[in-house]
Amino acid sequence: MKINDVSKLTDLPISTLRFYERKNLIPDIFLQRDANNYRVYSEEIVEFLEDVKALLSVGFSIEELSLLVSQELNLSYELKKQVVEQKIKEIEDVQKRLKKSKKFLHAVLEGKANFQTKC
Amino acid sequence: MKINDVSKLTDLPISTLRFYERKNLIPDIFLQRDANNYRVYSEEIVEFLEDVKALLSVGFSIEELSLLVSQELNLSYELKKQVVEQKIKEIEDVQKRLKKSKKFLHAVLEGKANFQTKC
DNA sequence: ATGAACTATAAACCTAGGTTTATAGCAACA
DNA sequence: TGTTGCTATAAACCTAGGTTTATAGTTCAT
Repeated sequence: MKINDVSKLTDLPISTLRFYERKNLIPDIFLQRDANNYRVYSEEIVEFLEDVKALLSVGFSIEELSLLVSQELNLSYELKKQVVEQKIKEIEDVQKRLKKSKKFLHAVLEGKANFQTKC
Repeated sequence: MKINDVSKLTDLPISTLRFYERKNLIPDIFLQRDANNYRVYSEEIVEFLEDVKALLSVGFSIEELSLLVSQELNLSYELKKQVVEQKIKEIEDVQKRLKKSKKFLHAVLEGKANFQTKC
């Protein structure tokens, strides 16, 4: 697949795909170059990018993620495990906060929130 | 309470509290001024700011939130309801994405993710 | 074989969300 | 009463995450 195909399948602008690559977010295994130096992506890149989008959307940074998927660094299994467990913990925290936030929003709606009493 | 107290209780830098205020994120009901023009916060600001932190941390923008809590705009109940229901839907989407993301991270850990096969 | 549509890189640009700096007015205790 | 520590504002500054622009090479349908 060429970059335009990936862009269409993932809804990510071409400029963003190139940007992520510069940030080392795209493992080499998903990405080769052809004779003209055009990017050639494997099919699996699509699912990978969907995961990346999900994680970015809930507050993870490009740097965190690129560290996690980096091959160059060749993190030991133990270190990687540590990092991933940490991430999962963070996600669980976010989920807890979201539950509270939903309550907050419902309170806003019901006019029960403190700052609403004046209205 | 003065700004330093709020800062300590919420773990938000004083500069951030002033910044949020400039962005209309702090309803007047939580915030008055004393004779010297010093900010005086009500106790409830702390819980309010915890909710704000939670929502910001999962991808909501200051502008979205300030619109939601704004008094000036005086949104009709129906409109506010619409906005809040929309937000809650977004939160539920985020929660779904998080579930998928946890699976992804576990796959990374198990070495089952595609981009790991080369290692 | 040529023009429209694709690909590439590098560098400049933009926005959101803060933080820092400069300058000045109160406070509170020794 | 001074000096240490709070408070204030305005403006400059910073970083992450992209996007746009300028310039140039490739491909494909007619």
